[in-house]
Formats: sequence, structure tokens, C-alpha cells
Amino acid sequence: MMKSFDERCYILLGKVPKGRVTTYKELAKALGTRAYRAVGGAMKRNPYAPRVACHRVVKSDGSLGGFAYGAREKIKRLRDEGVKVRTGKIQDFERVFFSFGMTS
DNA sequence: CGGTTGACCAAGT
DNA sequence: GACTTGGCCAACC
Repeated sequence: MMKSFDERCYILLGKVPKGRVTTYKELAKALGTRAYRAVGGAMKRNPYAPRVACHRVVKSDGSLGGFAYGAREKIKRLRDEGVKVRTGKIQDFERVFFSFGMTS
């Protein structure tokens, strides 16, 4: 049974621990593709709104990117998880960044 | 089934 | 540092 690309994004995203963030690019790469945009699209569609921690996904530059519920809400939630945000940018981005490639 | 769209990315201006 | 351009790939109409 072949899950949609979208569903895989949600599953993978579910592996991101609280207080950490990942990027659309890293997600796509972990999925074995380069469809960064499709990943973002999955978040936007986000049928599992509260189930999926879409607010933990940011752009590669460390900027927040977009958010279906509004950027303001995204910042609020990230801060609540311990991620500091400044003018729409993640502070200590590399510190809170979660990579899927860190095996063993 | 073909074309458009997009919560992106990287490089150039 | 902000804006523009080309490119990538899957979902949607």
C-alpha cells in the first residue's frame, strides 16, 4: 500500500522531537526526493491539523516560512516549545535543528 | 492526462 | 540586506 507523499511527510515530521525544528528541504531529502515545495504543500493541506506538528517545519534559511493558521500563531507555538524566534527568524537555528540523517 | 500551483531553495542582481 | 530569476517535484484541477 503506497501512502501519499503527503502522509509520509506527516509521519516523518512526527519524528521531530518537541523543542526542535526541521526544514522542508531536510524533510524532502529524508523522503528521498527534492520536492521541498510538495512538502510545504502537504503542510498547507494539513488535514491532520492538530496531530501534525507542522509548526516545527521552517525554511532552510532559518526563517519561519508560512503557516496556515498565521505566522503569528506559529511563532507563539515555537516559543512555547522553547524555540526562540526573532523577527520571523529562528534564533540558534542550528542548535534546535533536527536532522534525520544522524543515524547511530 | 496536461498544465498550473506552491507554507521552497540557491544563486544572482 | 531585500528583491528577482530559474529550477525542482508532487498534488490538484
